[in-house]
Amino acid sequence: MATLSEENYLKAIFHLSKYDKTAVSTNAIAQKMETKASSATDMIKKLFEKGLIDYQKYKGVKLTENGRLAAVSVIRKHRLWEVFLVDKLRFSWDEVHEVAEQLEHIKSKKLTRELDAFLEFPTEDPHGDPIPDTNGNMPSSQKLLLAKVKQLQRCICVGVKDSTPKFLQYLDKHKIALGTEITVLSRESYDESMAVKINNIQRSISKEVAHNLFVKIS
Amino acid sequence: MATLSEENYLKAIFHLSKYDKTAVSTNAIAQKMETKASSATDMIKKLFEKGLIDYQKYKGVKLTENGRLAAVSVIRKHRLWEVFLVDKLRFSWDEVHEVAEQLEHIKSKKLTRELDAFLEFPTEDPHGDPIPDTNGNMPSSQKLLLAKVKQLQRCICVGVKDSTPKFLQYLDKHKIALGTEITVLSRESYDESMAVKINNIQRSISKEVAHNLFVKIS
DNA sequence: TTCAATATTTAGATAAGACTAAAAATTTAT
DNA sequence: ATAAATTTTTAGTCTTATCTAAATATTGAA
Repeated sequence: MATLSEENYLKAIFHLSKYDKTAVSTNAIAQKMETKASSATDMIKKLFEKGLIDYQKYKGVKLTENGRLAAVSVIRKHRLWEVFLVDKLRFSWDEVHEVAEQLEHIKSKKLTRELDAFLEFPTEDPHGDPIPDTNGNMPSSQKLLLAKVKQLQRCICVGVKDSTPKFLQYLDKHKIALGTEITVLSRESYDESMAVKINNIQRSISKEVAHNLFVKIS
Repeated sequence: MATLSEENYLKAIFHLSKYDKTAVSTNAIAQKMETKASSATDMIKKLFEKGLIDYQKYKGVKLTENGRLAAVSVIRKHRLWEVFLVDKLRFSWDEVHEVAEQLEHIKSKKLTRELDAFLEFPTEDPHGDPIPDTNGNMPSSQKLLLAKVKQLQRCICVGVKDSTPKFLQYLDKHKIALGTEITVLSRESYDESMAVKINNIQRSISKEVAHNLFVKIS
């Protein structure tokens, strides 16, 4: 059974290797964990001893199947709790992360199972991120970044890439939520901004925003 | 802000001094925490430094007002989570303790507040123990042990003193739950057992059971 | 009251997880 | 290809919470 700190490292390694199947560097882990490289090395040795990662000195690390399962189990709990906080306890989507960071470490198979049932088996958290199932499989989705959407296409907001409170509050302020329909009117090549229609109102969306919003073509 | 271990010691001291306003001994704390007296002494020093307990070497400890508030805040969370597990997640009353021991340490004012509201401000946990309010006050109750009830009196089961799974499962097996009406028919002085009527069936209740069941005269 | 039994504290050690500083390996740039 | 820069690891220290063993204080019984 992994300690709290081990679980956080596994999660960090999982997230770092997500879009990129190559090994994760010690420095990248240290940065993500907001700690020093030497501390990361210490933990890497421990996770290796426990068979949760593959590791060769100076060559970076990769999760083993057991390590991946452990990481995904924590992520599953994190996202289920986020749904609980938003759907049942009147939290807004920019407030849930910190609390879910604590709740994700509660150890009880039954609790996770029953929470999942109580929430009616959600497949996405409040930011549109997929909730892994009991076997550690992510529900697949055909989401793409708004920045990739072609002119005159209609799409629906299904998630965020950046889930910091700052970005989430920006979206709230501009009445963009999961499910909001967006029509891309035109793209400005100069600054990569786009003209869009949201809630029947025409606005401009900056490159920064378009690169952090996931949508599904509708 | 108290660490997880500090919170557990404060809770132990609170429970030990509950019925008994005298100072709590180092050994009693060590026993409750399932640790050694020397470890308890170490923690006692730390809690004293933080102003959470009054302490004089060899004289035992007492919670300060701040210590009491910290302890009661943890107990409040523990009992709210127990209600959540039983009322919302299909846990039985003998399964909740272990999980609540973990959940009680989650730090978020908003979480506790919203959970309380979601549960509609319960005043007792599934074992009939009172849930302290936001200010640390316990709702008072006039409960007494079944063992103290006079012959031919009717009473209602409102709580348990022993909340171990073993006892709770015994009660389930014999169809005794919170709210169950019990009529004391006679008392046997030889073994301190009592003849009672429960659900219209006459049975005998042992001294052990009568001393661990709280009732309210109805 | 005085000494034995018990309770408590102190001293020193250990493990987990973090740190700093220095050493070693790898990568990059000339 | 070799030196410089960067990355990673090692060695040694710190803190928290625990332990054992020994020392000290308190209690209680003869």
